[in-house]
Amino acid sequence: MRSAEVRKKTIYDVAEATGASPSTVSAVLNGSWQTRRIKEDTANAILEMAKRIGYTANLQARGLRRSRSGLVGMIIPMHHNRYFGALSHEFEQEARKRKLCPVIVSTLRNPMEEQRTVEQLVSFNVESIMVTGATDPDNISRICSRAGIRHVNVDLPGTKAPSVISDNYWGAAELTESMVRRLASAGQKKPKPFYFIGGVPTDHNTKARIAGFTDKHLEILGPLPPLHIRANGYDPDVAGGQIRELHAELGELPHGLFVNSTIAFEGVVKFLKSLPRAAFDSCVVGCYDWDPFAEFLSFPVIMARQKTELLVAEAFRLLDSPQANPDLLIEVKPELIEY
Amino acid sequence: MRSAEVRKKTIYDVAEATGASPSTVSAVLNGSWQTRRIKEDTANAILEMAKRIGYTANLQARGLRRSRSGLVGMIIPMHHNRYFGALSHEFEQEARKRKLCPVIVSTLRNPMEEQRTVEQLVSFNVESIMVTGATDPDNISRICSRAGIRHVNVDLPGTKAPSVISDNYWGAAELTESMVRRLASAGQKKPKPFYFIGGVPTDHNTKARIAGFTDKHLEILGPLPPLHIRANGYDPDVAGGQIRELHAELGELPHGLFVNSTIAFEGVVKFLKSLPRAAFDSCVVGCYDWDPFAEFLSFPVIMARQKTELLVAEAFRLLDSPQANPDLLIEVKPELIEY
DNA sequence: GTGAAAGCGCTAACAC
DNA sequence: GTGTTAGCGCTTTCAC
Repeated sequence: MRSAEVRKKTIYDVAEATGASPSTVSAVLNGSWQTRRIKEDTANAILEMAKRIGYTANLQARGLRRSRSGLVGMIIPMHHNRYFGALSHEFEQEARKRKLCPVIVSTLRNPMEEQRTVEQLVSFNVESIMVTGATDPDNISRICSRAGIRHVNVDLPGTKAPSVISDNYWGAAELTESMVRRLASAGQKKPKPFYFIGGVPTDHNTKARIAGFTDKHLEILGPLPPLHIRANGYDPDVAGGQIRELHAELGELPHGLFVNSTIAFEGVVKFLKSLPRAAFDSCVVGCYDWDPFAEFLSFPVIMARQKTELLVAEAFRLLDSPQANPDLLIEVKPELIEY
Repeated sequence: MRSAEVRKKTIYDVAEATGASPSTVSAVLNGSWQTRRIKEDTANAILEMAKRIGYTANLQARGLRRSRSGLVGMIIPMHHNRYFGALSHEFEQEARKRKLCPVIVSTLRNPMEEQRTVEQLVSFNVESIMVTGATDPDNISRICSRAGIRHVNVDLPGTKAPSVISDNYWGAAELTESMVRRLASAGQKKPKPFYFIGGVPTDHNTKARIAGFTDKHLEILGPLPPLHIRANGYDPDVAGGQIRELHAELGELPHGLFVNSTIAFEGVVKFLKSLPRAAFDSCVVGCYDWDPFAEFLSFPVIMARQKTELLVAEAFRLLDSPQANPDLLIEVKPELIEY
């Protein structure tokens, strides 16, 4: 690790070393050299010298001049989470395909941090921004719009920019249906009403999931009695307390337990894993969202996995297309994974 | 989402609008204005106007001028992994404290991608780079050094830049000891020799872990018979096959099973969870590395959790300090977590 | 086919 | 206390 005394080479260094002019060097070095019909010998000499003296482009200068940065930004709530990790991964792949450098920043669901971060990304002239799980998507849109920066919401929709989200209604209905089906194949043809745990009922996604769950339940199992929706937040401990309580109330597990989000599910699992395997003979557990740890549980679960590949692909499609309607809402169906 | 027609405001716009000069505006807007004893009125007027017309700094221009970018780079193998997610998280926190913008890029353990990415980070003039789990740390060092960019290796050491890694020897010994202790407290005072599964024996970390395991084993349980080290890679399925085989050989689980890495552990778990709880009465499982999913397993485990906070903090300390010896190797002790 | 020169938005001497 | 000016390294007309 030499200290920063080493001055980076510039096109002028290459120009001087080859005897060509800076503009020729520039043209050769950034590929824009078919337009300038440069002699192949000149080109080769420049390329070689650049390599020899260890030239690396200064992307800040290039960006300033061309007023584009080659950066593309993504805002996520946090890094240490399977779902957002998967989204980051996909984002990066798509960014790479476009020869852009991904800048993925987490804002910990902190509105101030969120705002500060967008402003920073804007200041770096990122070419576009993907906003996932923001607390205030429309505020972000406001900032981006002022700077003329294209952006999309992912996961959590906004009203001022096109959004790509999970098809929560469809997914919840599908998950519910498949829970019923599994119960039937286990011999339980006439199950008692299901329960829904986790999430906040005012939240856009939770609302849609409750609706999908409720409607499908009505359709195949009849109306849902009151108090069967217990969406009291995402906190694992709260969710854990909820299922413990429910188990005490009923003297057994319910026939169907729909858990909203893996976060809440973690709390639920802590209680469930203490139960004997037989407790699950007439209980099916479903979870909206997916985490690979489900594979290691001692009881079976059905999970709705959000297709992160598709979410991100659609989002990039919107960013690529010249005009995208702010009202546009694209819903991507999740897939069911049974363990 | 307005399209990019909106030209971003510059200090010249603010200067014109307030009647001040660009340099005054610049000084006010970047805080460097105590040195220039600017009148408070002028400053306020400028600040207000900047806000009113929606000025945002152009960090590319600033970076070019000051020849520093305000970016700090991190290279990780992948985003969708708990350990690297935790490292990213810590990295971001530390970057924020230093008012730097984190650029975290994954290279999927692909040497080409790794090289391309460092070069890109160098081109963006990042102030320093943290390299985690690189396939070829020294090649990265070479590139960074040519450009005079400070960097450290984390997790996997290199020889051309200071490194911060887990204290693998100590951690493995400690884990082994605590496995013996648990076995003792479960009534098994004279256990048969343990087994080691997972990892590649040529890999720096695996080597140190095997040494720690072997030495401690020798110390308290006597010498390790041949074939008790079965480090045949990180692949979960291979590791799963290994434990299945071992179980068949022995007719039961070994008294002690040391699994190297959560990746290999996943495969092991898939087999173990199929066993009745009683199978673990005289078997203790240890895993070097930690993943929260352990909490949800139906059998107990002891895990060695790498202290990501400390790893990253130490790494940043090295980056901050003016001269850091390339030979420096800082080892951070992991902590044991018992489930 | 190649070079000269202007300028992207900003900062930091250096004026006054 | 504030303005003028010269670049940072690059791209891109325009000239020859």
